[in-house]
Parts: sequence; structure tokens; C-alpha cells
Amino acid sequence: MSRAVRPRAARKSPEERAAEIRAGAHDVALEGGLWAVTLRSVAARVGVTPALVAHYQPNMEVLVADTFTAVVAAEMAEVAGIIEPYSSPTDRLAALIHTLVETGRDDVTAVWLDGWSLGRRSAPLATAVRGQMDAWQHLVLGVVEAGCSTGEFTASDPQTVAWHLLGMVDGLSAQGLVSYRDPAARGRLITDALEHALGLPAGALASPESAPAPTPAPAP
Amino acid sequence: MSRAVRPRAARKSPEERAAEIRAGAHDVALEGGLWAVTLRSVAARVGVTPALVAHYQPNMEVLVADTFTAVVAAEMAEVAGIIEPYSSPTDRLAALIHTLVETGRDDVTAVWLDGWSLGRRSAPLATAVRGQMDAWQHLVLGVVEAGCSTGEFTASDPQTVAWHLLGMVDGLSAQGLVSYRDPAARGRLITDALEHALGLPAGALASPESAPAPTPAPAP
DNA sequence: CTTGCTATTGATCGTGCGATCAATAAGATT
DNA sequence: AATCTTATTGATCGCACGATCAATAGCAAG
Repeated sequence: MSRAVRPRAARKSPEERAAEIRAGAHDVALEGGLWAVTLRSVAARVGVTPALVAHYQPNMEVLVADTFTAVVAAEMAEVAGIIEPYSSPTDRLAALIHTLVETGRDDVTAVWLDGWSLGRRSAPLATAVRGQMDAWQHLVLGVVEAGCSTGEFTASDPQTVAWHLLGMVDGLSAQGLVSYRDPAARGRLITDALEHALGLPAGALASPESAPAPTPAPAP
Repeated sequence: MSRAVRPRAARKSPEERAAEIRAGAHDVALEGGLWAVTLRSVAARVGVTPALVAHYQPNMEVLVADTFTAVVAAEMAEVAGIIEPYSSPTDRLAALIHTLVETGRDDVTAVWLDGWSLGRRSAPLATAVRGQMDAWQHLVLGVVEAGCSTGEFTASDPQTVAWHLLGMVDGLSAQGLVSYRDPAARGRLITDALEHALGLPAGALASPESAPAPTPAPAP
């Protein structure tokens, strides 16, 4: 099989090595949750000694917190990219819900759960978690407010609606980790509730047509 | 301070000792979450050797799963007892939401989070978690259906409403663990959403009068 | 008082954790 | 080619985990 002994790691610039370690921690977190992010697991993933990982980090508490932020921020950027092509706030919201709830994202959900759980005992992590929750709130709020501007949505308090959506997504995603009900049912529950909250006709937030409205790409 | 050496534990009947261990695990879980439920921590809590705890359990996986069930079932029984005295479904629902979200239950919330998280890797725990989720669904569904019967609530699908409520409670409680917003705001978000979903007038689910309608106790 | 049953213990094994530090060797500089 | 800088390592510490097992000691029955 694979060789039992690890060759000495190539010498790299501190910046490059630090980036590798961050990436390794990222991967480990997606595979095993934040609890799995340990000196040894990250070192093995990067192909390096645990001592080197320790050398690049003040302590594991901050590596875990930073990794949480990286994982969640990356996911948010990805989702933002997915919904961006849709032209109307309604379609964007539908795509957002569909993406979040119905396209297996258990790995990121597990990271969120660990963040809330571990955050009780790690101040840096708790701060990171609150920061990402605010970022998500900001993203969703933008869509809701846009819909209110165009008149598509009817909501007296967009802030509350955004929070409502995220609260349900968080709760139902957590439930999904132990296979409670199926993704489609979870999606329907959320779309129904949101259509209600936004004064939309039933079905308005059902899965958007798979091909997003094409945004003509500017010539490079 | 306290003596450094532990006296030999008194000899007890297996049933009694097993009950002590269950109780010890229960306490440990409430204090530190399911991750803290370990051979050594439970043994220390009970005042006994780790080996004895191991002796009474097939392995830690099942003790953790059983402890989860015990903690959550106890909480549900407590909540059921709190809302029972209220006479109308509306008051019962208001009391339920108020109790769940606005009276610090971070300890039990942490146990839920650990259940979802650890449940990914422990089959017995995952089963236990699903079982308790069903139990909660049953409790809430009873209240919602009662309200529909009396005509207080207008809901086409009580199942969905119950799930909606629990999904939000789970999500917002998790958020609360890292001090995201305050309990009152979380409660308001839920009551507003549910009043909407149940066709209730605004404010109908606001915190019930603190003194529940007295149920005449039967003479013993 | 002696005997038998068994609840309880102490010792121990192997694993994985975070962390530290002197020693090493790869690459850049001269 | 010799020298310097520093990225990387190996060794090690102390701790906590789950698990196992022969030895011990408390209690009840005889």
C-alpha cells in the first residue's frame, strides 16, 4: 500500500505553508466536523509533522475558529454565486432556499453545529460564529429588501423575515443530520412559511427552473 | 479542602447503583453536554471508580445515547407539566413557546446539539435523537390539533405547523448558545410566525399571565 | 463465626490530544 | 565552496480517553 514513512516535507515559504495548513484544516473540518480539526489530523492531511502545524498557529483554539470562518464564508460565497444570476428577488430567494436545504450540505451543517456547541467553551469560536451569522443575515436581508423594493414581497419587517428564514434553515438542517424527514419536505416547509410571511402566492418559491436567467458575460 | 483520596464506595444493589450512574450521567450531560459524558467524569460524579461505570454499561456509546434520551425526555415531561394547567390551547401554546425559548434552557439545548452532531457517528444516538424528535412533535401536535378542534386555530395542516414550530425552536435555540440576539426577541419571532400560521390575532401568543388557570387538585 | 457471593477496585494497556524545544537540513547569500 | 538563516523535524511531556481483568472486600446466608 502507501509507504509507511513520510518523506521530509519540502521547504516552503511561510506564507505558502500557512496557506496549506489552512486548506488542510478546511478539508478536515468538512470531512469530520470541527471536533476533528486537531494538530495531528491537519498535519497528516498536509503531509507534515504535528509540530509544524503547531509552529504556524498560536494554539488550536484559534485554528478551529479560523477554520470555521473559512468554511462558512466559502459556502456563503458559493451560494451567493449561485443565486446571483437570477434576475428577480423571488427567484433568488427560491434558489437560495433550494440550495441550502435540498442539495446535500451536511458537511457544512455539521460545522455549524460544532460551532454552536464548541462556541460555548471557546470565546474565539463564539465570536467567529456570531460574525458568520451576521454575514448570512446580511445576505438574506439583501434579497428580502430587494423584493420589497420591487413590490414582489410584502413584509413589514425584512429583518425579521430574514432571521425567520435562517432560523428555520438552521433548525431543519440540524434535524436533517440525523435523517429526520427528507430534504424535499424540509424545503417545502420553508417555502410555504416564507410565501406566507412575504405575501407571495402559493408555489412562488418552489424550485426555480434549473437554468438560471443567463446574464450575458462581459467579454474578457 | 476536600480530601484527596476517595473512600471506598458503599456496596449497593446493582439496580440502585445503575440508577446512580444514570443520574450521574444525566447531571454531567446537563453541565457539559454529551461530549462530557465519559467513563471518568461520570465515575467522579457518582463517587466511584471508572471501572465500575464500565462494568454497568456495555460501552459508552449506549450510555451516551441513553443519557440523551433521559435528559430530553425529562425536559419534555417538565414542559408538559408546565403547560398542562392552562385551559385553552392558545394559552398552552403560548406557555410552551415561552418556556422553551425564554427561560434559559441552554443546558438542554447543548445536549440536543451534541445529539445531532454526535448522531452522525453513533447509530444508537441517532436513533435516540429521532425518537425524541418524534415525541416532541407528538406533544406539540396535540396542542395544535386541540386548538383546531375548538376553532381557536385555523390551520390546514397541523402536522406542518407543529414541525414549523419545532424547527424554529431548534434553530433559534442553537443560535442562542452563542448569545445571538436575546431570548425575548427569539420568543417574539416565534410567536409572530405562529400567530400568522394559525390565523390568530397579533399578540395572542404573547407570554401568558404568569398564574396558570388553577386546576383543582383531587384530594389525595 | 465461617463461608460464599459479588460489588467494587487498582493496575494496566493502547490510543490520541496539545504543546514545547533542541537538533537538523534545505535553500539563499556571499 | 563556505556560511548563514530558518523551515522542519523527532523526541518528549502530561493528560484524558475507553476498555479489560485479576484481586479485594463488604455483606448476607449458613
